[in-house]
Amino acid sequence: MEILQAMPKRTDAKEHLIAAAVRLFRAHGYDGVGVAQLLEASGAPRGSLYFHFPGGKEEIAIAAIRRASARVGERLAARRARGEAPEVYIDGVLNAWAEELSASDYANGCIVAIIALEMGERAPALREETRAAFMKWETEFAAAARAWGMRETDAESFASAMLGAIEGAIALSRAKQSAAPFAHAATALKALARDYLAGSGPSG
Amino acid sequence: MEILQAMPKRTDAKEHLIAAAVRLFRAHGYDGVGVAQLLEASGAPRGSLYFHFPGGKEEIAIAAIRRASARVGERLAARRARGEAPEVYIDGVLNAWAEELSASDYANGCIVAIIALEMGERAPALREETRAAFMKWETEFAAAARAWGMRETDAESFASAMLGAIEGAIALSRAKQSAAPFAHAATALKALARDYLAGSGPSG
DNA sequence: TCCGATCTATGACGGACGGTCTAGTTGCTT
DNA sequence: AAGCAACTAGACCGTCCGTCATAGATCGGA
Repeated sequence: MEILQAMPKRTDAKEHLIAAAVRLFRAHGYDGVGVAQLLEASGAPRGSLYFHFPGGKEEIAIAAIRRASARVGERLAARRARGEAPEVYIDGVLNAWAEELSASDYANGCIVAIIALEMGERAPALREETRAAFMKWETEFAAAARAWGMRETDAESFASAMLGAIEGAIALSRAKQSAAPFAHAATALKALARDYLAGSGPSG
Repeated sequence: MEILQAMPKRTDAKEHLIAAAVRLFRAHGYDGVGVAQLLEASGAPRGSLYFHFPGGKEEIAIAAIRRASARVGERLAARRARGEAPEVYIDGVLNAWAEELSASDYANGCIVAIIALEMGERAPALREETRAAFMKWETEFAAAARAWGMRETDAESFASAMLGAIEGAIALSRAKQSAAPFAHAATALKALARDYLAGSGPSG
């Protein structure tokens, strides 16, 4: 029997900390956010950080990536369950991101992408986490593509292109303070899906 | 008469500083690189930084973005002058980036994208610089597309999709330590170009 | 040829903040 | 009421970026 999970939880500081980390990291990047900001934003006391996350800032970032990965993954799974046509699905996913960006005045980016770009060999654990998050989302896209009747290898290629187009559109959108890049990305992805589904694939 | 430009240049510290800034920022981001690292990498003394760049770190970052923007822009212009077919051009550009990433063990990213993602309202001057750099490259892509016979609006949409696909592929490539995302992005872009050039456009 | 004047270059310094840790307090359980 | 897990406060030292007084280099004028 697991009695550990019955341990009384006296505060929800850990939850608040993760939520603040997701929010701040995806707006300013890993190095752009100090633990002091994390603590202030979450309302958690200073000492709690290393109790809940003995690994310090890096462990918080890992938790934040996992949280974001799971949440976005759930939304994608829910959308896929609707069985939408390619055009509807692609527009839906891209529009959701466009809305996310414009609603936050182009402050909210993707925590996975920015940490992937910041972290080279500096923090292998973080990079591994970004890899896992990207793969999770790609798996979702590939599953949607297979449901449309796309061949396995084509579906994987499409999934990579779709994820890349989204992440790139986020970067462009932030720089230009405009949601237009998402529309252009959607157009490209719909053309790719049409090509792959037309028959022999885009190169034939 | 401009006599200022005739002032003797006793050291090339400024050049070294910009070169080091481009190299380090694109690997670790703006906040991931300290002034001390810039100085050590360039061999310049501390005081020289604030002589050449009174605006400090932010001004160096602006200079670094401009440098990168110009260098990449020149390469793109040179490639465009070759008058390559869409497939060749797209593969060429994407392969160049793939090579850049893999040759550096996936350390070298795009200084424009990472700074665009890191900087929200924190540094408007930097964000404006990223916007300008992205627009310059988009203009290049659009010019190439027009040369293939693409209509004006289609060319602009294609250019945005191409830049976004590249920047996204860089993020994925770093996370996965693989150049595969560039190949998938290239496939998508070739499909888009084919669609746009086929006649009435991808939505007709 | 010498001499200020002006431009260029430098590294030691400081206030602030970075992430981390240890020593201590709280409150549940028995 | 004792023991232990859950939690917290404050201070730690290193690094952060930017400033400063001063040293070196170059030039125009006498």
